[in-house]
Amino acid sequence: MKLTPIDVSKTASASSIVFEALRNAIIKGDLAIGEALRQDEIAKLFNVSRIPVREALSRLEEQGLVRTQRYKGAVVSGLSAEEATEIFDFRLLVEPEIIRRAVPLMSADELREARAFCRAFSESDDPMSWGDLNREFHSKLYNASALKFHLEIMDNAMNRIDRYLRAQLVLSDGMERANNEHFGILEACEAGDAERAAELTAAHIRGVKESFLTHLSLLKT
Amino acid sequence: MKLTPIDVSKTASASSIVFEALRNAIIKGDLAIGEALRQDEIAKLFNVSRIPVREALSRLEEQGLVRTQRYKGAVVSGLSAEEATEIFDFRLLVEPEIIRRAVPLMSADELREARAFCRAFSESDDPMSWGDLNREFHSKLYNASALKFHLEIMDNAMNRIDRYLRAQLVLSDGMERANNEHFGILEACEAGDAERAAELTAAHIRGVKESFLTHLSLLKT
DNA sequence: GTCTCGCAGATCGGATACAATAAGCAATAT
DNA sequence: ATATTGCTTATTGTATCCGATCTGCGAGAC
Repeated sequence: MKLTPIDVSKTASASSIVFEALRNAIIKGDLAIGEALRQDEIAKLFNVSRIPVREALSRLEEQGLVRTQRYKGAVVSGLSAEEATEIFDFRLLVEPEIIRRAVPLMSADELREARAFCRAFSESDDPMSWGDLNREFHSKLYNASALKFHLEIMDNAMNRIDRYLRAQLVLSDGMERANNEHFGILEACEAGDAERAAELTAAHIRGVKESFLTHLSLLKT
Repeated sequence: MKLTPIDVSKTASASSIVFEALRNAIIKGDLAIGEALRQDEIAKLFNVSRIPVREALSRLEEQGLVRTQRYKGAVVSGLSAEEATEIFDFRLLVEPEIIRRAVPLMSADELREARAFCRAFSESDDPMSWGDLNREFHSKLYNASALKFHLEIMDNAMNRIDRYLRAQLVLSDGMERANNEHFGILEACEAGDAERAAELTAAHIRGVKESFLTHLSLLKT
């Protein structure tokens, strides 16, 4: 038999589709913070009933991306300066450790792909894609760690600050700095120097955090 | 007017009630790993329709406490040895930092309450309550850090291994060891020695992790 | 005997329908 | 004019219902 099988059980349900669409829209900032998410409206947009919409919203709430009040509905939840700072501190704690454990496990292929993302990031002049490329680069390196739990947690954490990171890349000289730092981290990984990679990652995050804090007033989205 | 007001908007919806009941049952191990969660059955138990049950299940899935397969339903999700180990590593990374930052912020009241939990834990001879007291003691100390995000993440992580911790406390000499270590941590906190508290916490978690790994074969629940 | 197919019951995902609550507005009283 | 009350509408929470999918079993083909 010559058929490329597709695991139908993994095809998306209506609620997953709505969930992912909403999540992306929130992460990318297409939906403003505080914006109300009307069940009816979303249901009509996706041609579904409100049931899958509700499931999507409750999942989003579990991830901290929306806040729900009974009988009042859901709004896109933003972060206070303190909360955002805390997330940066969390990254500072976890990401260096992830990369420390990832470096010894990186294959030549993975390094090549990471370099590709790094280069794409440095060469891209489309601010819309900077955020994605940035994240894909880091993910590529972290994935080698095979620390599923850590990665999942970090992904959620990143989702919450993603929109700020995008803004920050555009607003400041962040793009250039990020670039240099990325290449530094990548080289440390290629050299197999886990400790240096971890330190550079920490420095990188510290830099982003500071930049975020100084531009905070401008990011009032 | 002399009425003690109750914020009705904070009263639980049906789906929250189901969610919390299921979560507790899963955490405590009342529901065995792999056990199927039939929507109909749960709905009848709680005298609600399947809709709030489904919302509860999707939230539980978001937290990693159940796994759902389309058209097949949800089952209580357990952890492989690797996954559990990873969570212990995660604790090892995060909890020492939390307590390090909590120590300088601990009030006399909080310390007193923590000591009360610690004592209650040491004096309790009801194995059912050990898990709760253990967790409340640690929470009490961590809460002083006021690191909302970290605490939420840790709570989720703890939920996933809670049942194993309970079993581990009962099976091994874990109870006695935990006790000594708890008092050590508490004293370091009372002395305001954040670094020592962090180190002792790390040692504590390392001990629990080892004990968990050695008893792994016995914990096949 | 074994394998395949098709049917029946169980279970799920989703749509529609209805009840509960919130929020804005008009009418009335003071 | 202002405050309070009752109504109207918008929106959410839940129940009921229907079609889709899975699972197990039995009948028939080989």
